[in-house]
Amino acid sequence: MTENQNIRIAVDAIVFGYQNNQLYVLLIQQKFGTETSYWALPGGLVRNQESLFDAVNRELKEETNVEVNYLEQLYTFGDNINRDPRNRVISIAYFALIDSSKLEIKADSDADNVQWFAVDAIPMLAFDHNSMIENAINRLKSKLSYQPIGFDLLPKNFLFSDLENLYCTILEKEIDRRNFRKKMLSFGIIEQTNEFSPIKTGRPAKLFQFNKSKYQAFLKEGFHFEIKFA
Amino acid sequence: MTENQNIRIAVDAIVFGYQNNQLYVLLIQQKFGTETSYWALPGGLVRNQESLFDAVNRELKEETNVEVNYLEQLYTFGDNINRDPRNRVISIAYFALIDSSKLEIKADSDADNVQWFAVDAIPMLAFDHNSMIENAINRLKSKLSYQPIGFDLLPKNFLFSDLENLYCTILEKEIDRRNFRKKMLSFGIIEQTNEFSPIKTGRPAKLFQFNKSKYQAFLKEGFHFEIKFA
DNA sequence: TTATATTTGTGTAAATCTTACGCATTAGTA
DNA sequence: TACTAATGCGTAAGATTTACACAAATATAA
Repeated sequence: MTENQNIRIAVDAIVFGYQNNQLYVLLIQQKFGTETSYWALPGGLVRNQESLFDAVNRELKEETNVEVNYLEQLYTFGDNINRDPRNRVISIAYFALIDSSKLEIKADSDADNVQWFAVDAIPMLAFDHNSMIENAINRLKSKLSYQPIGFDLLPKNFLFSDLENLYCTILEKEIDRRNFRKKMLSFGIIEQTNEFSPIKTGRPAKLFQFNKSKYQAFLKEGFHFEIKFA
Repeated sequence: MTENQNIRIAVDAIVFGYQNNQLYVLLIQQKFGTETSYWALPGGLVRNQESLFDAVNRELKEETNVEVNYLEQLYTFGDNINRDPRNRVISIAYFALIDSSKLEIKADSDADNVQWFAVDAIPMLAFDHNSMIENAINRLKSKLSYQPIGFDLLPKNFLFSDLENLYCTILEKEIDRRNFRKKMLSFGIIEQTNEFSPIKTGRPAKLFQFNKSKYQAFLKEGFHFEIKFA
C-alpha cells in the first residue's frame, strides 16, 4: 500500500497559428529508437527544480524555437494510466498562440522535425495528443467569444477583414461584416493606425491594432469582452 | 542533466456546500507529526495504478466520506516548486459540489478532523490551499452564469427563493426576483413539483426541481444556458 | 374573528442590444 | 475610361433586458 510513487510528469504544448483562413498546430517528429517515428506535440518531462511554466517554455524553445504570444494551462491528462505505453506519465497540457509573422520555422531549429499542420489535416499522433488538440480547439473556440485572444493570432497591425476571417474560420460560422466591425469597435480596444495594407487589390484598407493596456485598464473597471454570432 | 525525476503528484479537492445564504468549504485537519496541525483540503498522493479521477474520489471517501454531486478538474498547481516544504509536489486540484442534504458530517468519518468552514472565515491553511480555494471560488462564480451548476448545491426539490438566494450569495449581487424567475423558467429545464415547502411563514411556496435529462437533450440541440445580472 | 406579518407569485412599458440588409468609395488593372 | 475587387458606413425591425408594485396565501397574535 505504501509503494513508492512511480509516475512521471510531463508538459505538452498545443501551439496554434493562423494564416490565410487556416488554423495550424505546431508538431514535432518524435524518434523512438528504431520504431516508426510519430508526430507529436512539443513537450517533455518536467525537471525537479523548474516550474511547470518554465518547463513548457523550455521545451518549446528547445524543440521548436518559437516564441508564443499567449500561453495558459489547458488541462492535465492523467486518467488514462496507459497513455504512454512505456511508463505512467501524467501530462499537463498548455495552450499557446503565436501570430502569423512567426509562422515560419526558424532556421536554427531542426526544421525537418518541426512542422505546422493544418488542424483539419492532422495525422495520427503519439499518445493521446490528438485528443489534447481537440480539447485545445474547443478552448480556443470558446475563448474567442469572451476574451480578446484572436489578436494573439494576428500580426501587430492587421486588417479588419483578417480579424473577421479569423473568427469565421475558427468558429466555422458566417459573420455579418458590418455588425462584427461595429461590435468590435464599440469596445474601444481596437485602434486605427495611419498605415494602409500593402495589398494591391480593391479599396486600400487601414491597418488596425489591439490596444492591450487599454483592455487591461477596462478590465479593472469591470469591463467584459463578449462577441457572439447568430 | 539526466537526473531522475523526483516529483510527487497529488490531488486535492475543493468541495463546496451551501446553506442559509452561506457558502462552505470542506476541510480536514492534518497531522504533521508533532508540528502544529493545519487545516487543509482533502487530498493526497496519486497511486501508481489509479486514474486522477479515481484518486480524488478515493481521497474524498477516505478522508471525509462525502459523496459529491459534481466534480471537475480545476487547475494543476506546480509553479511554486516549494509549495510543499518537504518535497516537490505537484497537485491537481478538483472542484466539487454537494447539496445541503449532505452537509452533515457523517458519523462514520473522523468527525473531529473534518469540518465545513464558511468561505469568509477560512483559517490559514497548509501549503497553497488558500489560493486553491480562491481559484475555485472564481470558477464557481463564473460557472454559475453559464452552466446550471447551482442545482448541485441545492436539494433535489428546492424553493425558487433558495435558488435566487444562492445566486445572490455566491455572486454577491442583488437580483430582481421577477426577472430572475422569468429567465430561469424560460429555459424550460426547471419544473414545478406538486409539493409545497414545509416552511411555516408567508405564502406557501411550490417546490421546484431541475430536469437534468431535459437539459442534456437541449444541449445536443445547441442550447446555451446563460444567466446574467446587471 | 379579525388584523397583522411574511413570503410567494405575477405583467407591462421603456430602454437597450441584436439582427438584417445594400450601396457608394477607393484604388488597381485592362 | 470602364471594369474589378475590397473597404467603409447607417438605419429600421425585432428581440432581449431592465425597472418596477401589488394582490394572494398562509400563520400568528391580538
